[in-house]
Amino acid sequence: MGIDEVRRFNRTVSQRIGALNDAYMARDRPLGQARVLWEIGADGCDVRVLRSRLDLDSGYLSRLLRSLESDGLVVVEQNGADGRVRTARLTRQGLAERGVLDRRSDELAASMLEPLSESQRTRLITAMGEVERLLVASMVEVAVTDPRHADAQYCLRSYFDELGARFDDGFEHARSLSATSDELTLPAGLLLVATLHSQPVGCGALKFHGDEPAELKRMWVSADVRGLGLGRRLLTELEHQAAAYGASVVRLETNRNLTEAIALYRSAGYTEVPAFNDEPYAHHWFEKPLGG
Amino acid sequence: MGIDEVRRFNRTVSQRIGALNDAYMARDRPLGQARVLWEIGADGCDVRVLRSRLDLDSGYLSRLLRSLESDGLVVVEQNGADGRVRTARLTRQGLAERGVLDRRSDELAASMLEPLSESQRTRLITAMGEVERLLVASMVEVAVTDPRHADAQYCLRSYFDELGARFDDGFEHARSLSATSDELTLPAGLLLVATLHSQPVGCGALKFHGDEPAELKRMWVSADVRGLGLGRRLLTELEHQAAAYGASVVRLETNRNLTEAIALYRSAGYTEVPAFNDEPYAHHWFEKPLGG
DNA sequence: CCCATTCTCTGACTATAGTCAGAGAAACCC
DNA sequence: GGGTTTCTCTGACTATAGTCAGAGAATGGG
Repeated sequence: MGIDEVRRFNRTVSQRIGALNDAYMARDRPLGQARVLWEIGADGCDVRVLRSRLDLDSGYLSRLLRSLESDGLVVVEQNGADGRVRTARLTRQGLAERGVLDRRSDELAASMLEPLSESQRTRLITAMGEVERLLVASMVEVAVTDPRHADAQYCLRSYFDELGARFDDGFEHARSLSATSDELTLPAGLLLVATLHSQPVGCGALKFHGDEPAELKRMWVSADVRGLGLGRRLLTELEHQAAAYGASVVRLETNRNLTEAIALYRSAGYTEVPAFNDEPYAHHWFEKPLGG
Repeated sequence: MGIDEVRRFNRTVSQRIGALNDAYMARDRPLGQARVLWEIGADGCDVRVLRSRLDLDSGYLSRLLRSLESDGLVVVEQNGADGRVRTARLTRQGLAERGVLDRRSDELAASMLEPLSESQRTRLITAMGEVERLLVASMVEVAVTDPRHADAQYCLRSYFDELGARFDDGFEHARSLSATSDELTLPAGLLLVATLHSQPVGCGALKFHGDEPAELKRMWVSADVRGLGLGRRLLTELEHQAAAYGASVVRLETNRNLTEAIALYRSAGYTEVPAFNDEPYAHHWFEKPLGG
């Protein structure tokens, strides 16, 4: 269902965008160098970040930087905080050449719109926006993650920060019911973390209680990826995990201010039930049976 | 208007499709070889066609074929008709390896759909279809072409064939009003030919009469590119050309069976007028003033 | 039938991309 | 404060991509 259409799209798009884009980049400098020049950006960039973003061998990247340096486009200087890390920065000449690449990108985009009528342009841009958002959504990876992992910690911190900002009287960790790292580690429970380009962008957790309902906790989605359906995806995945670990019901509590979460739960088939715990910050309690 | 959105799209798509696609292709053979293997296809392919489709140097392509041949994936044999042309054909082993590439393309497509919900998939496929069609439309090139050129001849032949098939009593060239090659060559007139991937896919012509209305003739769009707005694009371009060569009115005659053409003329602002010539195959005469 | 053209191939290169091992300096972690 | 890890760099390679000139066979066009 849809594979052929996707492949047609992939073909057309590689031809019309992939190939031309590379050709434009490589016009007056090897593609590898041009990519590095572009990626450094106007504000400079740590070499280690370049390496991971472009997925280059450290020796190879070093050599690319050396050649850009000898052409006077880049300087690589000590980073203040950490003596091992070095930061690449564009010289005035480097900025100028990056500007040329920028203009070429504009030209490519313009050449795609130019032959089309006004109404076709509007349709193209709308459809591109839709494809782009959905492709980004499909690049998000969701994986069971140790709550002590840096990505997990970031998500949990962001989650608590958001609660503090949105609850009527703020949020104080100590007053709330617990969900320690141990409680969110198998076999007691688990934590899912969603990442986009290796950056954490969302999470959700489960606490298991044997045959008793599993508790859903710590649902958080970064504002950067709102609208990509990540909340629903995390929820679905958590339900699958709960079922796989033997729960036949999932339940959760939530605060009245988290309206989009409440809407999500309702639309995913959760029904409101009487309070099943004494979480002081909760106003609503939901549960859902995990049918076969 | 829209440049930034297009650039965002280009970036996301190069990352998610361009890069991965190449990586998949290159997994067990250099990218160059893999591309040739793919392009030869199940039915074989003339070497000259490979060269133009992949835009490769003839020496380089020859070497790539040699290495595929020595791996037992390809045979290059004499083409029957022309002793200079050689045809590459996949061996059984070559077909098998191409099958692997085919499966990888499927996997890539599937991996794009897999993380999405059912409704997101439907939206993605719809939007991809729209983008793909409009990108193809934007790849069509329209240029003033000598009517004696092979592409022009192909279009005119196709045009007459179509008239023969669609008119109530067929179409006989000799009975119709003329528009010879000379009449469709500047300064007497001109012919626009539309090409997609260097293949002719449509045409349209003008005959100039000084200050008098220019005559629009020979509008044809290949069935392969229907729905891409090419008819309207040719019409618009012809009107610009007519204006540029001093005409203030364009007029044309057409047959009642060419309903989509008639609809196009009406929607582009043409109004029906009394017969201004005695073209035996015409039922409707239209004209349009070229306002500044 | 001869001359120009087309098509493919080989030889002889250069340029780009990428890999791997190892070294030296700085920072981190008990 | 000593061992481990992180970060960057150099040296020494290999592999891939691509270019250019020219040769030889086949064809096409006067």
